[in-house]
Amino acid sequence: MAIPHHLPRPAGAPEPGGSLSIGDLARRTGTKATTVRWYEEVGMLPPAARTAGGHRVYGAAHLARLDFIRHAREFGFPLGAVRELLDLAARPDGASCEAAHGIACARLAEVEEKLRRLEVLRAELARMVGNGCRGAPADCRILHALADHDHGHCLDAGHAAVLDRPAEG
Amino acid sequence: MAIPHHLPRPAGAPEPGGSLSIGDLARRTGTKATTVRWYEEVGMLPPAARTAGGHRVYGAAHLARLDFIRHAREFGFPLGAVRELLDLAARPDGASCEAAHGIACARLAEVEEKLRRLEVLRAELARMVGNGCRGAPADCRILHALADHDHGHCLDAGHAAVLDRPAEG
DNA sequence: TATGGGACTTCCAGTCACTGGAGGTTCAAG
DNA sequence: CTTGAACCTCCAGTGACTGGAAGTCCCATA
Repeated sequence: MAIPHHLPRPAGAPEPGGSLSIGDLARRTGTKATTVRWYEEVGMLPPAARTAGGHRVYGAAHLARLDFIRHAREFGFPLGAVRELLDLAARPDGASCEAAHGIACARLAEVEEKLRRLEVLRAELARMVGNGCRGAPADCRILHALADHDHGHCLDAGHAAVLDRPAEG
Repeated sequence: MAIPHHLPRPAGAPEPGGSLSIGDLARRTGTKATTVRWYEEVGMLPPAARTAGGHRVYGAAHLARLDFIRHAREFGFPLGAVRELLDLAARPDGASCEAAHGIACARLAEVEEKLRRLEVLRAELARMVGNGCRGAPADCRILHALADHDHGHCLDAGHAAVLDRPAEG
């Protein structure tokens, strides 16, 4: 499969492979039209050609590029990394492959770290929830666990780090 | 341990348990001063008393409340849930305990779901990274895997859902 | 008492990756 | 020609902060 480059066709030139409205493109890629417009605004997608009335028109190149973007996003790559990967895909030299490998490895390491933290967190939450409580909140183990960090309620202080990277996939 | 309530003391009244500057409070709770101010702004913390010069002054009640907030955040409860938990902790009736249990259970379910998704994602990323590639990007397996969703590169389409809840702990 | 510098103040903008609404225009089917 | 769905732009909001600018205050030392 041809990996899409990011150069826009001259506005108005017909796209090989049929023309799509923004809604068509959105449907085919599992994206919302608003998101497609936003991708154009921030330069992830080249500006679309327009109809006489101003509606955006897309072709096969946009479709492929947007597929790539969405797929990379599903893997949790941030948009900056997706941009890099797209640039690498567009360059015909061999070094790009190693760079892509590095980006993917970094992502894998992140995911593994996240998994480790979430597992600790799950254990603590399960313990908290498992300890049934009854009566007034003064005796509630859940509320106590949240109020006291230092009284033996926590298995591990490591859960603290779970919020390190708030935007996570 | 007394669970903190959210009513501010009258401005200027001395706090039992010593007075803290915003920096002291931040240091003791592992928060940034900017975050403490922001918590006040959005109503998570009652307004602090002030010195004649306008500096914020905190006491034991603020410290306990902020500890509770930070601890709950470490568990990944969103601020809305933290607010609910604080309200529950402040109410002396027994029903609040069940409500707290419900909130914690919901969080546990989220974490477990997230773990499931991340495990699928890890497997796919590992496969992608493990398949070494050499030469031009046209042959790079990583870039191919991202470009082609439908050509057998994916173990599971489920990784798509990993981005469902972007703010995650 | 003066002074220096670190801690504090407010206000505002930015982060990330979108999402949603208002208010108006265009397109395609009937 | 009419209808109504889809499209357009612009702007604001999300969550949970973070950072900078420009100015003020506090306190320990000299």
